[in-house]
Amino acid sequence: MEAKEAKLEKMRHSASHVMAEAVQYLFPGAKFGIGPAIEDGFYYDFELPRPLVPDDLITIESKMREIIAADLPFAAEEIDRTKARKLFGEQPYKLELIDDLPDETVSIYRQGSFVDLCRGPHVNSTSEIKAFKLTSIAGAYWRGDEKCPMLQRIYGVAFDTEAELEDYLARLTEATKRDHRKLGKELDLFSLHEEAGPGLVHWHPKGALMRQIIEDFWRQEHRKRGYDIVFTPHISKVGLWKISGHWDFYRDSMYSPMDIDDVEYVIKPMNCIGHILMYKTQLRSYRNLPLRYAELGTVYRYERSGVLHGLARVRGFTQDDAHIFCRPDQLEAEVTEVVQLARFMMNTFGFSEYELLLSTRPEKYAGTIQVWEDATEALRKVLEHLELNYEVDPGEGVFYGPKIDVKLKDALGRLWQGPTIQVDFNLPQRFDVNYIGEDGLEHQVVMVHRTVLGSMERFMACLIEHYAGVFPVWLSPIQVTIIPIADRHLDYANKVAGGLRECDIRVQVDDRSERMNLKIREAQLEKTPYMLVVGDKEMDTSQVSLRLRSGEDLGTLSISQFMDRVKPIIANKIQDKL
RNA sequence: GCCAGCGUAGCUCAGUGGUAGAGCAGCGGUUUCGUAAACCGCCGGUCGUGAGUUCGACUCUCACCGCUGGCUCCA
Repeated sequence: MEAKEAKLEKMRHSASHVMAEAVQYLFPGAKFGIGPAIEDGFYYDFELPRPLVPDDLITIESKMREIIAADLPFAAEEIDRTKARKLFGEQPYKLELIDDLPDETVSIYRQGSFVDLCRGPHVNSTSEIKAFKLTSIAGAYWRGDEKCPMLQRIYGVAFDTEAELEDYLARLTEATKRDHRKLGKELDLFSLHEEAGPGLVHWHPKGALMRQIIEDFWRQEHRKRGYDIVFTPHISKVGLWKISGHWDFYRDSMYSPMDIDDVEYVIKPMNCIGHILMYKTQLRSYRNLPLRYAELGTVYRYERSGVLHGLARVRGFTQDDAHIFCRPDQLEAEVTEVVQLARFMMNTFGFSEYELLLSTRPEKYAGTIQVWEDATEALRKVLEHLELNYEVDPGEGVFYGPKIDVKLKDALGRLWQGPTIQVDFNLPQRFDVNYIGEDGLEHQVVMVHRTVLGSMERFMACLIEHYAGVFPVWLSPIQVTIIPIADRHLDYANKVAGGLRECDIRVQVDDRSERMNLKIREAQLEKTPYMLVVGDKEMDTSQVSLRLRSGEDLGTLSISQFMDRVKPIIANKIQDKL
């Protein structure tokens, strides 16, 4: 398996060189950046005399096919730096790379008319590059640095066989179909408005209903686990954010203050401050800890225009936030509980696979190295005791403490930012958040910020794409649509609906004077789990005819039979389609 | 924010330097029907916004707004 991956990577990397050769041929004077293999394919960055247009991809691709057909060998060579500097004299980016290399000699690879500074390895010959396709053009900063010039990047994908390439392209098509922006419109779940401002979500009745179902479930599970659910204001005086350090560290992401009675107020970008103020309304004993304040708190953050994306990246969103105030000796147990809760939530929502990341101390940090190490160790212990696989993400912690991030894997294997658990040493110190210990002295609490869904908006996006809009019954905004065949069946349909409503089943009657076929089609497009067709036959026998959104026609059954079937599916939050 | 592309009716999309078209949706009728679209008619757009070029701009130019794909960012 690993050997196969290594071979693929070699081939993809070689494909990027072939692409560079094609570009060199088609755009004399092109300057070359870097061209690595990436997941599924490769890219190469160029500085070109003119901007690329989509049609260029076709031209470049056919030139690449020529190079591949020519069966050109890849040849490695070691040369000394001086020689290399001369060889790449016209290539400023390559010169920069050479200057950064530590050794006296550098390796280069040649194929055909193209030579590149490259560590390798490569395939033996261009003919070993199999199924590939150029996919897109993008701008990319040299060295990934905003201050550096922007180069033009061409992305491609490459696989061993045409079948695998087809498969990949089919996955892309499937992803397009599941796009939450498209489904959100089709299923009438939410909208965004240019007039209202970008990144500001309007939840339509059905989307709002789903959100309420999720939130109700969330509240219930949090109460069970000893969380206190609270509310805090959306605005507060800017002074608090100066104390917290956000005004210095985080100001770029906060909206400008507004003036109220000559005092500056800001919209909250986080919920923690309010929770701290509440904590501090009393003198806390070590016996009272841990204290867990949870809030579905709506926050507003400035996100740069280019990063906004449907519900997944917005400017106003509701975090399923909580702050745990505990003693240092409780940290491990608390984090364990949070990880368990997160796993329970993820499983309930049908995510069985996830990746865990432990992020450690970044360059800019608050607190001492000692507390960082203790807390990082506590997080590590939690993951190890729970026997979870995780990776360390060095230096990726937040300035105020280390964190555990959970990335959810959706039905297409794509990763989504899910739960996050962050230890905080900064705020307890800045706000003097203390408790009285057994020794009668004041001690600083340890604070844990955590979300288990992330934000309602992003989680909704994730759910939509994971389920492709075919939500499990317990989450479906409409669970049952009753379809009277003719108008004379309306009364009976309403009666059936009434019975189901009594049992808290979300039901609608399609009472339009339309044909049954149309009603079925529309219920189908809405992905309603159950369609109950009622006509003369059903009315006479007090039955319903059940059709599933899978298209399956289960024939007639009594209403109680239907209830017996549906109730446990809802109550147990069954994942299966039906 | 940066690079590139895009913006035509509620939605999906066609169109061209000579003042806009389809399907669906909506509305009005007719139809009362057995498991994914009945039929007829009507309504609907200052072609994202603003400026410029032109006898004339939806079409060309520029600016702005928004969206899409990337890059950077995501405490």
